Amino acid sequence: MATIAPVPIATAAAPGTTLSNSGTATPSLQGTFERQPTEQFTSNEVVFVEGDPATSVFLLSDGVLRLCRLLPDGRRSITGFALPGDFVGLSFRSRYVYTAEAVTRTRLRRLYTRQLQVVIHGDVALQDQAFTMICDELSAAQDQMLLLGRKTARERLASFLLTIGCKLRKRTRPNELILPFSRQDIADYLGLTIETVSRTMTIFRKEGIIDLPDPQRVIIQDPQALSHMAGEGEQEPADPPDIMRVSQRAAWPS
Amino acid sequence: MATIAPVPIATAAAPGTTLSNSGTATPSLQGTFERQPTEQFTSNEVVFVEGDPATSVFLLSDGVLRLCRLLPDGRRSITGFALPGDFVGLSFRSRYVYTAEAVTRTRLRRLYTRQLQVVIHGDVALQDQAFTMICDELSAAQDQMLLLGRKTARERLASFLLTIGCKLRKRTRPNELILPFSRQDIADYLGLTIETVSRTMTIFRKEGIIDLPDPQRVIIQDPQALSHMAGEGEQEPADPPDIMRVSQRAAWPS
DNA sequence: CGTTGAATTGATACTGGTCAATTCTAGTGG
DNA sequence: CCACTAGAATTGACCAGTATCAATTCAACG
Repeated sequence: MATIAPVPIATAAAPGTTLSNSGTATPSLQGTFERQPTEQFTSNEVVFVEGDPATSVFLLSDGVLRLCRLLPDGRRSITGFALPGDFVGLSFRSRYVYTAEAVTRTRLRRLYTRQLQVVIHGDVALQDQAFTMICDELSAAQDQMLLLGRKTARERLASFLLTIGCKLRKRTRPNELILPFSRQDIADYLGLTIETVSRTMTIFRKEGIIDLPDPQRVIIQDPQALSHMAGEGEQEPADPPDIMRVSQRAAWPS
Repeated sequence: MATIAPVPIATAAAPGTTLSNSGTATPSLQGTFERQPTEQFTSNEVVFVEGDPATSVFLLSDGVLRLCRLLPDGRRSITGFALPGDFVGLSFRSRYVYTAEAVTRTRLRRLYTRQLQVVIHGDVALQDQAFTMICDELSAAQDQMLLLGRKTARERLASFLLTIGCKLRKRTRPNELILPFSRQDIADYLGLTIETVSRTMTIFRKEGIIDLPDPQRVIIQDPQALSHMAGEGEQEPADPPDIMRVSQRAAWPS
């Protein structure tokens, strides 16, 4: 939509964006998409590839996508997962900046960028919606940077289970999650290896923090312990943070 | 600006944004700011803190800022640096999502969010500009996630020197950079420790890739080696990437 | 000069990675 | 219905890359 009016449709670099509709309803943008036919993608099918011309934006109506970037030697980073209701591929440049692949069987509604431009142009409410969503996305990206740069494997997995738990826990029992992703997906999302993810899961199980009836099913038995481990006071911080160490680093000599 | 019209000015979570004016001129938004008086900040002074009500957006006219997030125990992640011409603190929510501190003596122009709303409202060109900038920001964030999740210390530092080199190398000789940041800043940006940053610098120096007349001054002697090490084919990829390993991971069984 | 904080360097520890073997599960076909 | 197979996940043994802790050098500044 930045692309709406006077945008260089053929510039050098190139983004692509996932927009989570965070809680509050976003009827207008979604309404626009809901007039489009749905397209099906099977597990592991590619929706678009990093570097492709960004011709379309998608609304994920069903299933899960992974959004990833690759290093030339094959190392992979998953920058995020898209869940039903999320917008994917919103690009304000000419090319997608990441690859989107179906994790599960998936249904998407496609809107060509040019159509979207027309729809959004002039509708301030839609623009606001898009702005807010991108900002949330950016905020999530910064959380992830903190996780990747400064958290241990235990902390990363704890954060992951809590965060993804919130998003995924729609139709399951309160503390049960069904992870649609493979261990490799989780590893690439958390900057770890499958072995470390697996081991850490096992440790959590042995500590009684979670139960693992099978690899895809996680039952959170001690959410307190998880959120405490995840850092960031995501829930009630049982004991106050170590003020000494905080101020030692947070309070720069002015 | 998403905040322009019907935005919940008092919601729960909260972002804040840095916008780099990527290359091409962005006269309109900047013009708006240039009517504002400049405010000075001294080295290490705090501009705003994560969680503060996001009342203002800033245009950095001189100096360097670091944008950081903290874990309750004091671990710090620098999500980005802001350079002259960058917009900082653009928030589409009610609160800033990160802390902004001056790295050097700094001059900022402040625009209150409400003013900005008025200015941007109705000006499609400005909106497009903002959209594009946020998208670039998001793209950079994803690059950083790849770096933090999947690159080695050597690769991280190589990427850093090249990236920051491009942005900083304005008025210095072609391959000389003057880093305004401390080793701690660099470490917190790259998800490393000061010691590792320091050691890796020394290694690069001993390998003849860079010269270090003094800690702040880096002379890049072998940019090829750096860009090769940084991965991502940032410059001409001397030898073609190892196709075998790429396809092994990139090509999912469909 | 002496002091102070930053950067460098060194010695050692430990987290998480690598390599490899084993288990588990879901399909598949006899 | 039951081996067989293939891919995923788990587990184990070992190793490497960084972190940690500590000492030293360096430079700016009073």
